[in-house]
Amino acid sequence: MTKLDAQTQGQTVAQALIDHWQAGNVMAPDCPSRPILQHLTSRWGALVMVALAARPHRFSSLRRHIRGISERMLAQTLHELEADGFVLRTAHAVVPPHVDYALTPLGTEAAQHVVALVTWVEQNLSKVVAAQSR
Amino acid sequence: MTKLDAQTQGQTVAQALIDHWQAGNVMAPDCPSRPILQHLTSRWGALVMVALAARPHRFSSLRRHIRGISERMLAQTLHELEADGFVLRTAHAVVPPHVDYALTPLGTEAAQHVVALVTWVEQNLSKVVAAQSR
DNA sequence: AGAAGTACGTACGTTTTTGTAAGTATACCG
DNA sequence: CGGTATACTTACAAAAACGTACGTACTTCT
Repeated sequence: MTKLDAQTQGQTVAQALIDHWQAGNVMAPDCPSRPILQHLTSRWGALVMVALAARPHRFSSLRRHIRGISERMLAQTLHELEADGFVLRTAHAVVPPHVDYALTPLGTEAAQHVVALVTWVEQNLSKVVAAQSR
Repeated sequence: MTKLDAQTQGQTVAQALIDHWQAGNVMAPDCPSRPILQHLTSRWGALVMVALAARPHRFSSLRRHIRGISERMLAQTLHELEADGFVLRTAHAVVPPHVDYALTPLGTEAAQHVVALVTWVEQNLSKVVAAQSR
């Protein structure tokens, strides 16, 4: 079944690709695992996952925690992670606004691996810097 | 000690920051762990680490394996990972050229976490796609 | 009354990333 | 002798990512 066939039949391209491969294969150029991996490992995406792995946060709390991120990038990153089902957004209808962000069960699983990688880098930073040329 | 002080004294900024923090802290905007993490998690960096975690490769072998990567990006990614001490480049002085790329012990450690994350995404792809909104 | 905090969306321009195409030197294959 | 393979590098242009600034609607703090 081609991509076009899938779309014609109202199935998403992503689902058609999964049907074809059974599981993801990041080495394949069109595999839907690639964009998902990028959301998880992007400059800000990884840091948001790490922050939320520690505990739920409000928008402004995340912004203060992840130093250097702009409001625009935080909002965009949160949207992507929410769209992938990693982050749950809970808005309380009050004024001033109050919104909580937390990891979903799926996000918690993914975050464990992100945290492991980030922690490794932090703890082995001196080794890496020592190994760096120049 | 400020950054300027460090440079004046012939010490790298990175080293000064490490001295200051003892270990890395990705949440800090100027922490040298941030660029290193980015090299490991960039669009192509992660895939190169995964490919090399399986076995050493030649340049063209990597290029065929990591489908969709351009020569330019592969070369650049390999340079970054080599500069960080994750990848070892071995050139044989023959013509046509023959160059082997392999992970260093440091790179092998880092790669384990990258592989774990990538594998999780591949294996849970259907769950994520199912959770995705639209 | 004026300032600050809350959670964003949007417009704009800049910076960074990425791809494409071409070039290099040589050897092997048909 | 022409095509293919090897491992790159460089110039150029297109695309994507990113930051800054501003606006919103209302409340609490000063």
